[in-house]
Order: sequence, then structure tokens, then C-alpha cells
Amino acid sequence: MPEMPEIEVIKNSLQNKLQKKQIIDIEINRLSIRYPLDIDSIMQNKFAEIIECRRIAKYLIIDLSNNFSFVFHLGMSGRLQIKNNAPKLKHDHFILALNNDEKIIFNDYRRFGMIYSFPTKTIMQQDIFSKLGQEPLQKNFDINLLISQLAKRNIPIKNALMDNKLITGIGNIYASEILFQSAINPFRAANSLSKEEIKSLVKAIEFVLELAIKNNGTTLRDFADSKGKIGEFQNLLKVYARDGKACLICSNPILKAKQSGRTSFYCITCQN
DNA sequence: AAGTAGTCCTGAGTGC
DNA sequence: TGCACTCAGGACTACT
Repeated sequence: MPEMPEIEVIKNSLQNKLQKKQIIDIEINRLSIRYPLDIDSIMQNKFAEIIECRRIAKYLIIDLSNNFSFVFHLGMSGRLQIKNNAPKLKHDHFILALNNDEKIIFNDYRRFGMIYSFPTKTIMQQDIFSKLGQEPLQKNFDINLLISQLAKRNIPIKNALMDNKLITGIGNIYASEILFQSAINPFRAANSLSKEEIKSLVKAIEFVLELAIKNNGTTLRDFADSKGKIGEFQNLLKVYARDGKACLICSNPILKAKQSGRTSFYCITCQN
């Protein structure tokens, strides 16, 4: 479900509310979500204080005063919300009770999400983080590195955009939007792109992701921030889920096609 | 090594 | 109304 902009929006909405709050109880309603939970590691975070929230790729990190961190991945349908006195819902798998009567609730009906607890200092050495590529909005984004990586890949550029070993955080919705923004056909082989095209691709990545964050992310079905507020970027989507509708540039119908099992949307006229 | 297909899971939507 | 079927925003594993 949520891609990088959605996690960034959740992180921002959690940040101020959680700092210095103490975890007074940890409720585990499901021992395994996507993977079995490491109960011992998780439970030792009881009574720790929250220091800060941050994001790496599509992961949300909560650093704690005991030098451990919670790591959440929301999979396709996960939500992380702050509530007080809310009745427990189906699929509320994991709940952190805080000392201000609020609760952080992890709800995920499809159970593709993940919850980890790691020593804070070891996070970047963990398997889930050690192989990640560049953050798309990092200030020192190395475009030459991306150019050399794409030159070695014969996969469609759409698949390359979604490969977290190259660039992190881009999922199916934003991959289609970014390629439309940069006027590149999603079926083009990654190694067929010119340097100029890759530069325009990187500009489109920044433009689309930043605009999505400003608009609180995209809500097609499940996404909401920590207060339950939904996103607005779905109203600004130019190709995603607009198959059959008129291209906003040339008025030809937007096409829909499968690529490696995922749906792509594009304009055959505007994207070459 | 690189690329692709299959897989985990629930719920919403569609068509008969 | 009910049933069967398809599809969904991610990412890992196991094949070729």
C-alpha cells in the first residue's frame, strides 16, 4: 500500500505527538504478521521513552530511550494510528499504550506488514536496510550512480523505478506518475535511457514525490495518517487508475497494461 | 547474475 | 441475495 510519501506523512504526523512519551504497555494480538514477531526483543521496550520518529525507504522507525528502535513496514494495507479510548478493531495486531492515555495502533488486514525491534545502532546493518539503494529526496542524490546502475539493467524502466536496491520508496502508483511526468514509456528497457532522459526522470521523481507529500499522500482505499486523516494526492493523479480517460496533455485515452504482475498506466502518445 | 513468476492475506467490487 | 472470480498501493523466495 503506502509508498514513501505516505510513510513520510505518517512520520510527520507522529513526530510531535510522540516525543518523550513513555510506553507503558505493549499489546501483541497476533504473534505473526508477515513474519513471526521477536517477542523478547519487542517486550524489552516496555517503559522506554520515545525519542524520535524517522523514515528510511518505506519503513517507519521509532527510536527509544533504551537504545532500541521499533521498525514498522505497513505492507499494502497497514495503518499506524494514534487513538485514545477507541474500541479495538478487527486486525488491530499490535498496540503501544502511552503514559498520556493514547495508544499507537498497528492495524493491517492483509498482514503484509512487518514489525521489528532492533538495537538502534545496528539498524543500517540489518538485512532489510543494508541492501537499500538511494533515497530519492536525499540532498546528495548521486545521479551518476543511477546512470551507471541503469546501464546494466535490461528490465523495463518501470520495474527499475520500483526496485528498492536502486532507488527506495517508489511503489506502483508513483512509478506510473513519475514516468508520465518525465514523458518516458514504462516499457522502455532501463539501459536504453539516455543520460538526459535519466536526468529528467530524476527531476520527475523529486517533483512527484514532493508534491505527494505536500498533499498528504494518496488514499485510494486504505491510507490515512496517524490521526486518521486521508490524503489528497489521488485527486492529482494524471495516469494512475485513469485508463480510458483522456490524457491531460493530448486527450488520447490513457492505457493500462500489466508489467511483471503489476498494473501500469501511461499515455502512448506523450510517453516515448 | 539477472529477470520473472509465484506467493503471502483479506476485503471490495463485478458479473452472473 | 449469493456465489465465484478478479484485483489491490509490497517485497521476498525460488525458479529459469
